[in-house]
Amino acid sequence: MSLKHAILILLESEPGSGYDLFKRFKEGLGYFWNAKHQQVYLELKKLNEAGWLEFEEHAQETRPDKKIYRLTPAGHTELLRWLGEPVQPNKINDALLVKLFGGAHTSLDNLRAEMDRHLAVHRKTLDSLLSIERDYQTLSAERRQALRLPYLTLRRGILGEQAWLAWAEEVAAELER
Amino acid sequence: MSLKHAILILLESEPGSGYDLFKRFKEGLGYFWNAKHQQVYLELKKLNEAGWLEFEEHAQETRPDKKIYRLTPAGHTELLRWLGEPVQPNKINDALLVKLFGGAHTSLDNLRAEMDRHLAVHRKTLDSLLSIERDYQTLSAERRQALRLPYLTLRRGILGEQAWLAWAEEVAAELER
DNA sequence: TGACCCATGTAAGGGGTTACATGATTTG
DNA sequence: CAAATCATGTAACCCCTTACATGGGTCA
Repeated sequence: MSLKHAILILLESEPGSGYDLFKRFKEGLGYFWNAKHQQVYLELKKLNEAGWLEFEEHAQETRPDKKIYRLTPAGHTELLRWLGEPVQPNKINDALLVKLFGGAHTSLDNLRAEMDRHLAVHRKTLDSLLSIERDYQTLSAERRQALRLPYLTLRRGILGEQAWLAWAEEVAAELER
Repeated sequence: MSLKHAILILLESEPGSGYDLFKRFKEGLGYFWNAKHQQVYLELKKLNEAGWLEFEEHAQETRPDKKIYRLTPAGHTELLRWLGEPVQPNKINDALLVKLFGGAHTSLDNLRAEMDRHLAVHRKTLDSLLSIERDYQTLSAERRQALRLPYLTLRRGILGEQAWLAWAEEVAAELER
């Protein structure tokens, strides 16, 4: 899909190592794109072989050496090409819904316990997104202007989680009946 | 993930062929689980080899022959086992958000056009979900009771799409500025 | 006449997860 | 003293997509 292009975008705004990127995925884009470190390293290797990235080795004393990756001109061209091309609407594969759909074959207690587990995760996610939003709102007008597009992706996360939680209330009410 | 178990659930409520299942995926579960016909046929083969499904060949005159699959006792046991086990919360990988996140490198017109394309898809999805909901509401009380869990998954689709559309309005407003 | 439905598959390749592998430093 | 962080990878496996392959029947 577009892990490749997510990496190009991150490195375009700031060069970094695989480990850096992995952390940025966990923090910045984590709420709409997930990546394991193994996959990040693999993609970096492939992107380098494709000529879209180059790297410099940085020796470190107390830490393992780092490779700092940055875009090549070809990488920059590729990024622009991808941005100009339509992206496929997301397909949804949600195992929780599969389970609910077939829930007649199990107990209500089991379904309630499952919902509770997911509820805890979604509440925590929403809290963390709201806290990022509060931070954003304290930034200067220029910083907010510079981050306005990433901020829209944050809003997507917030509205999405709120909708999930509203749905969970409907489910809880129905499972009580 | 759980295509396997989605198939077990569908066949548990009614035996059918690969083609039947493929259609049921497009209609019934389509808004939360997608599958291509190739993958359905492949999974059926694997589930049969694992001993969870058995099939009978039905010869047809004007149409190609069908294999009608149904659960074996081992398949039923496996389904119950899976339903009793926690499912992983969904991870989200949304290419549209990647594009928006990196949208500073492209034009506003391009972003608006992209949003419009997605808007059309989401509006159409919501319409079709709402029409399924209206059909549900005209059913008898017993039918509605029997379908109450699948109905909850439909509600998830509706609330999710409405949240998406509300977000799209925020994006449109921001891109106009 | 061309598009869509019925009906089933194989093959190649891409994308992702899990397990394995190493090893020093910092924090609680 | 244990867990987390820093730092980079390989290998096996699973899941999914795309392309290819076949061929009759129905509908506009």
